[in-house]
Amino acid sequence: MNECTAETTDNSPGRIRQLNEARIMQAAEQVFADAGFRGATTAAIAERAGLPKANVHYYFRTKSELYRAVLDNILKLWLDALHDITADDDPREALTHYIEAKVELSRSQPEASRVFANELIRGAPRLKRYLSNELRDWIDARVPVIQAWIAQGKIAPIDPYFLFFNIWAMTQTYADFQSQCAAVLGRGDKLKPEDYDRASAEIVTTVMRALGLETAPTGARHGGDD
Amino acid sequence: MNECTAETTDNSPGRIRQLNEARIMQAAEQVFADAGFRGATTAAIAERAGLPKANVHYYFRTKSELYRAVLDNILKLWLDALHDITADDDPREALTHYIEAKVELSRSQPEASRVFANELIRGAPRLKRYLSNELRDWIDARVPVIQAWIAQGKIAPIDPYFLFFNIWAMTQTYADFQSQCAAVLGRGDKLKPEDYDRASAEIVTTVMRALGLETAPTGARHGGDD
DNA sequence: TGGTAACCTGACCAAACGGTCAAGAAGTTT
DNA sequence: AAACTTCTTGACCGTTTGGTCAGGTTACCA
Repeated sequence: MNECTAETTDNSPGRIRQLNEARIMQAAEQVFADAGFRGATTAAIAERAGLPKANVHYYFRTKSELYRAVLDNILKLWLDALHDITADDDPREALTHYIEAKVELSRSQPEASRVFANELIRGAPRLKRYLSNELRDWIDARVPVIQAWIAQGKIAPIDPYFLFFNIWAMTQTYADFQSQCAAVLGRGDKLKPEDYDRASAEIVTTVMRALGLETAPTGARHGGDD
Repeated sequence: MNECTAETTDNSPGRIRQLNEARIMQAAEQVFADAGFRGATTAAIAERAGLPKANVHYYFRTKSELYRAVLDNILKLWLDALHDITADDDPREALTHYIEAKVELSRSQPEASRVFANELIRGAPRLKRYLSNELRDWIDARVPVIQAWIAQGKIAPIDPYFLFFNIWAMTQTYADFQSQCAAVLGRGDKLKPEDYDRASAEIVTTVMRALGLETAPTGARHGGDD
């Protein structure tokens, strides 16, 4: 398939290592998502990667080390995928963009989101530092942007922290709790790609209205066909 | 402390059983919340309950059986705590009440929420039936209520299913991902009781605005004190 | 007061766990 | 093709796991 992402695809010294580490981490991500850290077994990860267990331990000495690598990979992935939000941006455009990108991550990388969710549920023992430093810095830098928008009358007054909490909650629920949404919608196990489009649109509408940026959705204001 | 909840507190035949089962289930809820099903150990549950491991197995033959009991208890708790939503209700009142009750559950029973979240993340292997039957029936009965409100022009048009998904997401994030919110707000490990009040108010505002039921929060419409 | 049912628990077990290791296979460099 | 590094893996080890059980203690009822 598309094994060739970039940089040093063919030979080169660390070729085999690079390939196998990626294979193991991909398998580990799925197993950690399904079972959590303590519930995941190295044997299950090895089997999913199609390798003997001892080989997994050759590349990652301990389960903790592998888990850390998976977590770091997820944080890197998210950082790369999400554009920033600055005071110069148009609120409607910037937040719509942000929400759509987050839902797209829920669709394309649900396992990553579930590993992260698993960690948060347990009190984030291995992410405390990240949450209290990088993430907090990120949001502390974004809060003045929201406040500036409010002061300029561009959006309705709202608590910036809770705005982000709620956006995160809504965008990630379709990855973390996919099973619940799918069951209620009668989809079976997984949501359809279209469901994510609908989720994205509904979250954008909800947030835009909450900020007083009504988009006048389908024409008529209230009431519709029954 | 307040061990005496109700019904048959003093003697009666199944007195000891009732007491110990409750004690074990309470301990189990915490351990399952912290570690997930596979990660939780019967030894840890026993220790938390202050009983020998063998005693736990006297009341609950297997870990699965205990887990099921905890899950059933949670569903019962939620059913009891949440009032219904009917077409006769005023949308603003009914949904405000619903949101506030859900956030109150996140504050008072965070472990229950986290056990449930853990189960959903793993694909809900033991809750599929509940999700596809009871929960789906509940929401399928509520969707016409929302649609009626829309048709009557009482609220702005919105997808009823995704409205509930988003409300669930926002109200539960403060229990399930408490560690994230607390870290970002600089609260340490846990949110303060006031944080939940704020969360509740912000979610209500967000949903009300999304439904065109602006509550005119603090007086001024836009812009505020700098 | 005696009998019966419910409750308690230390000691134990097979299976599964994370992790190690030595010995060999494959790849690379000179 | 020799010398060396990297990779591979079956077999193994100490520990932890969910669960059992026999034999005891306590509570209840006649």
